[in-house]
Amino acid sequence: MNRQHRLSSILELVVQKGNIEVEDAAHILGVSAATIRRDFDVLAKRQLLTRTHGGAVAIGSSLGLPLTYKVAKDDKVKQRIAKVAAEMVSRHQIIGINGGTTSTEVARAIAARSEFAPGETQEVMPALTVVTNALNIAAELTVRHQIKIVVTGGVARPQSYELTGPFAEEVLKEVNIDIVFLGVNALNPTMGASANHEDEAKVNRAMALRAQKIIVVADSSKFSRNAFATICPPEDIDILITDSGIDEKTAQDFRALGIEIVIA
Amino acid sequence: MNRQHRLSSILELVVQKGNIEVEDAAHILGVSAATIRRDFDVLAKRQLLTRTHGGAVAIGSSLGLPLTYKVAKDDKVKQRIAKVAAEMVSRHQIIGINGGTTSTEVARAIAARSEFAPGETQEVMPALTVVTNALNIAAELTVRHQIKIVVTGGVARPQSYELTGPFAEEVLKEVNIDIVFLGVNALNPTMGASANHEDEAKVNRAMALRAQKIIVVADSSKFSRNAFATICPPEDIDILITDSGIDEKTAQDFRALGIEIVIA
DNA sequence: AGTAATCTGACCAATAGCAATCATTTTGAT
DNA sequence: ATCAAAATGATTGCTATTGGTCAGATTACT
Repeated sequence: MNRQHRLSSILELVVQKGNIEVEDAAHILGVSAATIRRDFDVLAKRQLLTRTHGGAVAIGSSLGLPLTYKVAKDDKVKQRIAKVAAEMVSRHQIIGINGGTTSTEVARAIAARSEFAPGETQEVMPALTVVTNALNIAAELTVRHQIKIVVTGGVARPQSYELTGPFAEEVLKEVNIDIVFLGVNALNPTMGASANHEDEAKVNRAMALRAQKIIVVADSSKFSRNAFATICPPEDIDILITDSGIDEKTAQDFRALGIEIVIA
Repeated sequence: MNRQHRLSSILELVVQKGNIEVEDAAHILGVSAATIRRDFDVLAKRQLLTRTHGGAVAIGSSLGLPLTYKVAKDDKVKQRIAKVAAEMVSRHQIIGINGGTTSTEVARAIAARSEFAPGETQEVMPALTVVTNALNIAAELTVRHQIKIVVTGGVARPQSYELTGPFAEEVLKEVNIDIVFLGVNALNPTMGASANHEDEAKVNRAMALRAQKIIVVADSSKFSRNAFATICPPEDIDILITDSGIDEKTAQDFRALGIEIVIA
């Protein structure tokens, strides 16, 4: 019984019974109360349940609400980048997010922002609109009622969970996006942003073209890579959020192209 | 037992059980834990699974819907209906599936059909094309490489995971479907098939209109219910798959409308 | 409001899992 | 048969996870 088992089991218990106490969960799962509290905190941070004194309750009262929990190893660097990205979003904006691990972290960080959490009074307008071509992001954000999720259509790619093809592009032609967060496979000052697959690159480009502002989220390993298909030239990028691993020369080159660099 | 074989075995285990621990895998496959970790890394790099601390999880379950899974899993009736539905599908057809618990079971049953499993040689054509407006179905089937998944765009509804709205309808106008499996909230001989929400009804209708053959999957509890918005009139339906709970009078009424009734 | 009981978060120690490295074995090509 | 490359298993420091404890905060009860 490892951690991801436990987290899933906790969610299952909470969904089934509506609420659960720390002691009960500890007993059922055969771990200490301290561990259960830590687990609750993790799930609460992702807004998959709500902490109470002595336990936790399911989020949203409606039963049968589908919940998802992504179990994966934490990537601190990507999470820091994602957090900074999420802070650039303000209420009522329309946000575009493409597929990929970094983008997924951005989506999560945005969902976790407390300002966007549902308040006491149910609002009529969604606090945020998210347009995405990534199935996993859509599935994960759909349970957050405060966010309106618009999914591009398209053909699903098993490797990345991205929707691609003409259907996706047609839908994207009809939306206007304030900020797009682009996760990329590679990024450098001469070639710009690129992806491993031409279909993905094409859809990502279509999304980027609809956005007022393009923010690329990329850890520094992406600068020394090369990917097959170009998403957009470097001068189209407004902001690059990365980690401190970027070397000074690369940073200078990006700045010379008018890109603002933010170190997370 | 060479490496390739081992990698496939690991994948099979992971897909089967949803997750696996390093120690267990090492024991089952008769190699050291170090080797298993290396294998996990290779598979993770290819995005065929996701690493966790102490093990690995299927990439599908990493965006996992194990909870909704369980809820529907207990429902033997729906599973029997779904199995019968899946047997009506043949190779290379284009299948439409809408959202809902019964439809989800149909999707699962189709994916489980061994004839559609990937053969020794990689085929160029997908064995099957599935068009769906349900996020959970799309996410679940995307890991099956032998099935091409086409997702309609649209706005995600948290209650049902269905995509609705004009984007969905536009995409549906451009596809041609051989068989559509419709899960419904209510069904009776006078009103036809109906859904709880008008947006869902509209998209479901759009999908049904694109199909050569309309098959409704509904357990017998649906006949005594009434739902708000009409999907399609009863005469449009070709086949109804249900359980033995249907009473003779209702069955007669459906048959009088030219609907073939299959008891699962 | 006051008090007792409980819960919490933080800290530390112990354990388990990890990446990196190296030596040995296996595989594959000439 | 010989050599090179790849795969495997073991070892080693290192990190992540877990359990226990305790002072302070929170809640329930009077």
